[in-house]
Amino acid sequence: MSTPERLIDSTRELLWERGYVGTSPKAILERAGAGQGSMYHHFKGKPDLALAAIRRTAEEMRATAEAVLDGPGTPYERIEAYLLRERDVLRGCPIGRLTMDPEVVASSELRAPVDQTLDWLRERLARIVEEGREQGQFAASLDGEEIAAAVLATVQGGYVLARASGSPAAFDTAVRGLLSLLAPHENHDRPA
Amino acid sequence: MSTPERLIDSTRELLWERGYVGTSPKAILERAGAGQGSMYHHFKGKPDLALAAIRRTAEEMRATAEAVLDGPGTPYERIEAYLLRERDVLRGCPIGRLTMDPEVVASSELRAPVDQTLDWLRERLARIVEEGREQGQFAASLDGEEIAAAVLATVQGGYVLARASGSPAAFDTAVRGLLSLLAPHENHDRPA
DNA sequence: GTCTATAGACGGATAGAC
DNA sequence: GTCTATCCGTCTATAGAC
Repeated sequence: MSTPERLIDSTRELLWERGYVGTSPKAILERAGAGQGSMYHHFKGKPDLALAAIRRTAEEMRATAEAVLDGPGTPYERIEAYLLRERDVLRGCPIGRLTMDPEVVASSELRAPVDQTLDWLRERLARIVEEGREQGQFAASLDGEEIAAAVLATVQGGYVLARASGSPAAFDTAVRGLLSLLAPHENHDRPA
Repeated sequence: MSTPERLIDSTRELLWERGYVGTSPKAILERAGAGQGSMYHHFKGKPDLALAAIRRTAEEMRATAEAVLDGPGTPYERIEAYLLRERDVLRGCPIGRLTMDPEVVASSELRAPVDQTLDWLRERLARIVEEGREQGQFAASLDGEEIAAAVLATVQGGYVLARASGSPAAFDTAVRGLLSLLAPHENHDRPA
């Protein structure tokens, strides 16, 4: 792998583990096995390298999610598959965790890929919910955007609960709770 | 206010804004208007001061939540009140954000108050859900612990979505979505 | 109790040799 | 392209005067 690639990879790992403020160029270089000169030759500095790393992570996450969301099954089943897909729960979300970083949030450049990724996910989920609503799988009273946001929030918040307790169990519990609320019943379209 | 109190307050603010790794003793001292000597006289060091600050924040959050959760209303209304209570959404959760901090998670001492606070909230919410289930306000098929975790996760994840987009709207959307799923219908106890 | 002085390591970046 | 040397400021903590 080329040196710039190794630098981006090391940065991605460290951003995931320690966030932007917690990651130093020195740590990146050590992990990548490169010297200072290499980094400043290929990148303008820490923010520039972080931007490349965040964009890469965002692309990858989007591709992973797309594979599940475009998969087979009813709308409910696809949302279920998204929620139950294997995750390294205790590591948290490599994109979501960046929203807790003051310097990422303060920089519109660094925040943009984070925002776009979560926004894309929300729209994608919202369309699936609408689809399920048209098919009568979900209650007509539900709103696609709202359910999509709740699904995404449950995932992001599930990571918080899991990391607080030091166990992935809390994530799974929250997801099961949401799924039990979302589960299709026989007569959603019954008149109130 | 005494010097130790001012130090704790400054630390609480900075932990909320920048997290543990992003907060330096120097910044704390500047905000508190104190010198190095004061801080190391009253506290053993940065971890010790942070622990005092986190404990204080945890206590306060618990008291705030308790006021809403022990308030009047049906179980659904109390959960609704908790979800809709006024929040400084873009600042995030002063307790939840600490779970994204590598040094907080790595220290069982610093993590303990975070874990305990979220755990307490979950149990408190779970009991309210169970209560609503017994009263027939919630479907018998729902699990108190699971719904409680989903409620908490929606809040924590709502902060993530809001901070990503730079607007509190996403938080509100997620909360509305969850409430629409949780809203009492007329016939939950109807046989499937 | 609070202050200043000092310490050694690290943060982020530049310069210039090879 | 990559390396080492160097820079100035900050990080966390200790020492010791007042």
